[in-house]
Amino acid sequence: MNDKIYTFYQNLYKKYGPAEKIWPDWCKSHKSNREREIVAIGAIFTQRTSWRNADLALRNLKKEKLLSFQKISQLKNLKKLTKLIRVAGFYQSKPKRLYDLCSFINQEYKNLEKFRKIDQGLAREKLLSLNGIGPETADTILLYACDRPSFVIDEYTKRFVKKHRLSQRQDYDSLKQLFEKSLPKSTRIYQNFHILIIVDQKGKAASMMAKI
DNA sequence: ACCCAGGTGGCCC
DNA sequence: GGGCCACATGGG
Repeated sequence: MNDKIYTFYQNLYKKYGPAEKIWPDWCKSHKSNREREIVAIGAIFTQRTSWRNADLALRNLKKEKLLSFQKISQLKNLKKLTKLIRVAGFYQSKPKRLYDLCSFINQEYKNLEKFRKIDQGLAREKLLSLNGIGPETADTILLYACDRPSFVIDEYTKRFVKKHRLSQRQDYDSLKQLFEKSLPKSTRIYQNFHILIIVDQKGKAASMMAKI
């Protein structure tokens, strides 16, 4: 274990507290299948997009009773979906990404509750095989929608590593391994640390999918 | 008129 | 592996 990284974690935790207080919807330990699906959908919306706009897209889906994998996978075309989630940007790609994810889970595993129980390595491979889901989105879905211990590397994490000179290498897999071997293998700790890094840089907590 | 926001995939070397 | 670029929207 890399004591330095674990110490950073402990200090941030002392300063800001548990992530469940900061992002309750994403970090609550008891999630319904519906809540898991909302988190996964949000993970796609937030790709290169502000949380505010991603949240607006979620609300638009909710208004139309489309906030579920099953409902989305039953759509006959992407027209309505495209209109509703336009605010999340990339309107020529995100609707298809979302539809493909929902259809895949719905057909192969029925729902996220089933999918989240399969082998973690296999689950990650399956997510990565979908077009438009790269390592960060896959790990976000695993960590927050499936509550599996898969550390997320995002821009904030990379800045954190640079700032504190924690690694020579900057590629995704190296950083992911660095964090995972430096911390106890724990979903709660991975969620906490990831969010604490963000909060520490932004100076405040952004909210997402509040009251959904 | 810029610049940025939880990225991804294609292409190039 | 790393650098560059397109992709789209909305706020500051």
